[in-house]
Amino acid sequence: MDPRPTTSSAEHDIAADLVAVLVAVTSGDPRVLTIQDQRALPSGPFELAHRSLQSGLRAWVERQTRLPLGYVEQLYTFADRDRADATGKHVISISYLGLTREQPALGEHEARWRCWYDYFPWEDHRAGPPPLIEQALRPGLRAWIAAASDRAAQRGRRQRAAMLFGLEDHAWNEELVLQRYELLYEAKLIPEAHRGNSQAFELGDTVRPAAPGKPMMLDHRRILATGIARLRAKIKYHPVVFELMPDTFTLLQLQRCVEALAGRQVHKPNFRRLIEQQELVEETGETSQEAGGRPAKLFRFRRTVLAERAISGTKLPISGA
Amino acid sequence: MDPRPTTSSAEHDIAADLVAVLVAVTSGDPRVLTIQDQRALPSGPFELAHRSLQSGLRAWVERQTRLPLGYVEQLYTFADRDRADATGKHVISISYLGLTREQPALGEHEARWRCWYDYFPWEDHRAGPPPLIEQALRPGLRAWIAAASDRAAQRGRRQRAAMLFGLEDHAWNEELVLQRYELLYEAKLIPEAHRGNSQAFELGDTVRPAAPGKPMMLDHRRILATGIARLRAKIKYHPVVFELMPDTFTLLQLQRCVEALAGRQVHKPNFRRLIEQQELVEETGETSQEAGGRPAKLFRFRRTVLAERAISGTKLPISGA
DNA sequence: TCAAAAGTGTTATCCTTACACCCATGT
DNA sequence: ACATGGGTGTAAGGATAACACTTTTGA
Repeated sequence: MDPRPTTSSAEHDIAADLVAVLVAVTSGDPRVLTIQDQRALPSGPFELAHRSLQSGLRAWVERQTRLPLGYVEQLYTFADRDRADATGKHVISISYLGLTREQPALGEHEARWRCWYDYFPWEDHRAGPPPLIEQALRPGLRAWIAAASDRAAQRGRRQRAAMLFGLEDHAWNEELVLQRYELLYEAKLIPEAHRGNSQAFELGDTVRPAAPGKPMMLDHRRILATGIARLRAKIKYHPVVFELMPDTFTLLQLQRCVEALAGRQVHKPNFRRLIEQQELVEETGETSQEAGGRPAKLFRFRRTVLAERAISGTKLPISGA
Repeated sequence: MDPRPTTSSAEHDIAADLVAVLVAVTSGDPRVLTIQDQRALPSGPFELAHRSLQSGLRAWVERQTRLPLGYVEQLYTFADRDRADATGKHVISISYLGLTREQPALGEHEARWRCWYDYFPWEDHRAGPPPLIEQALRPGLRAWIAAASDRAAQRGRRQRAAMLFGLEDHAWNEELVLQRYELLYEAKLIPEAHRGNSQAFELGDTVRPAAPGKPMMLDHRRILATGIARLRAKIKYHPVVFELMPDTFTLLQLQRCVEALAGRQVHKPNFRRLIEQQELVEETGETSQEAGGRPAKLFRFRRTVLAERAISGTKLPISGA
């Protein structure tokens, strides 16, 4: 180990960029802010003026987009060799997840909100498993499985694909967004896998038909997958959904928002009980008549729960008293 | 937003360091590898030769320490202004958590394993809440609460302290390691909070008696807190404990390892059922006689579960079929 | 009247937690 | 005998998932 932990020791020039996964849910669709013909996530330089990475990102996004950023969380830091730019400088990308409510005009550059299932069509199971898994993904997966070196490796690949994509009696697990993307990448079913100085490609690996879904620049689709996965996991034990909701909302609107993020249908009666039982919301006294049908009570998020409780998942048989 | 996401855009020199939280559990104590008179975590420069950050860290640790690194996970990236070094260069620290089995000689530099509760004595609740919380922490917390500007702020501080430290009928939550450290830091009960160009200190904020626990250089104690928190959360839904165990072990040894990490006692009969029911282990057929008492069956981790299942926490009322 | 959405009641099942108890070995 | 650790049985309580049903509005 290097015994001088305080010394700055990089011999080469390094640049740091911030990359943002900005999420909103509008009319039942999960959306992400994109630039560059919707092929890139917004990013910017890390500036020394900022007190910290997080506050830097927050200030920068709020200045550029006028979006009130309710919640910000660091996702992951990437520094793969491919990211070296033309000048040979090494680029480190520090990615963040940010939640916001709806999209005002913004209009800067060519920023656009886009449904995230345009990039990951296999992730939307709100109306059951999408047929494109069977039709468009499965043949490519089969080819990848068959291309393994021996029987044992083939079994491993088949099992992994089945577990991740909910095949052969495996239940669908919506949290495994990143693992699914990485499998498709590894199987060369993602156009991004053929770019750059990919060794496997140079060695003459088979080119299989691309999976559906819009590609993005560099590894931005991987970063987006990381953000979706993090958010899908987080909504289960932390009340972050409310950062995406207007001040008042009906329980069905809340449910639709959760469904948009999770990519799955939720059981209405049980969802309502779960929310009310946890005392996450309080009635405003008003009702809404927006959808056809009986008027729905409007609710408001009880912000105090953030102070009252630290929600976390117990799973160990802790010895009481 | 900057519309040029690929451009390297940092105007100033930036250096990147890797910082490692290397954990082992030996004879019932959770240990972390330290250097510099046990006041720093091992760290090293990020080198361009490495294919990725993760593989770079793995190679570097395995070369330097000869430790087999079973599991590696990125923790967090820090870039606070205080981290600028003497030359004005900005340092970004990318921290990693690594799990290993026991400590061979190693002997490089002055690396030493040290129990992590030496740095966070208030985190060890294996024998119930440690008295030092009442004796050493509570007075300082009270002073911090009283120093708030108004009644409402005082109530907020009291509630936060009570929730985090398990006071006033709040149950202890072992996962909130980082939040507790940050509260103590904010309350200036941590020596590290008085170093560097701390504005609050320069403005003449009250200096309160330091909390017990060995300090570390820079923000290494915060990084360690991040690692402990991540590990305590992770053992509940992912079988990472086994990375810290020898090849064969008794269920009590496994339990002691979990208790060391979680800092809490675990209920023995239920723990055994939990482990066996999840089919995480299989009998070797051998028994162990190490502890006094009836010989215990030896078990081995079933590595195949990693492929079979993706363990994750469901908490949404998902609509079936 | 029907469709659409808002809600309520109830039950079967599983998981968590706790308590009580017996087993096998060394001193 | 007894201390120490290994190991089993079982029951209460709560959370989850599923099913069936009533209510209130607009078209």
